[in-house]
Amino acid sequence: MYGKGAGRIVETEAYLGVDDRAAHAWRGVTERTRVIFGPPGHAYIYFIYGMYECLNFVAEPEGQAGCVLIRAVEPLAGITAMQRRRPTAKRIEDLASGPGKLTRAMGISRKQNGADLTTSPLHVRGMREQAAFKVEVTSRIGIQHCADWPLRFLIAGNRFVSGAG
DNA sequence: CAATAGATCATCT
DNA sequence: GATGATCTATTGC
Repeated sequence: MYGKGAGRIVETEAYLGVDDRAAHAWRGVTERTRVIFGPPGHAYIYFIYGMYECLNFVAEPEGQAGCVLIRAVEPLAGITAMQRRRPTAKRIEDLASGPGKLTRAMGISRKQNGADLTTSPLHVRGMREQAAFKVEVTSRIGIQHCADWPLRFLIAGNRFVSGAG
């Protein structure tokens, strides 16, 4: 525990339900995908490649599958804590500019799987000020199926998105 | 610079 | 037993 951290979400990807072969929920309810089919506003956190964890927000009503993968965060507070959790990141831009990076930087793990994002220490908040930015849409990254579906959303020109810099 | 290999294990077949 | 919603270090131009 190195302390709290906060940031602005600058890159996401949508994963649908049974029609989306790239989505974990594609095969239906299993022990792992249970929370994706649960109520919205909760965290779905899974372990991948034996090493990394990725954070999703459940986005569909209970009984339906659908979630949003958080792919990159622009660090805003607790930056020294994030740097202690990610000593390999040489630049601020490398701290949380990827799905596996941001969970490490923020200290997020499977222990928070299923957490209520409105009440738990892991929570989301709306923007207080309306910033001027454009949302860019591209195909998703790092998947084999439905790879050309335009479901990746990022803040155009932001240098904290994955693959920038 | 770009390309690639290695790390490492929960989940599903 | 194979695979994967990844990251990093290393190799090769």
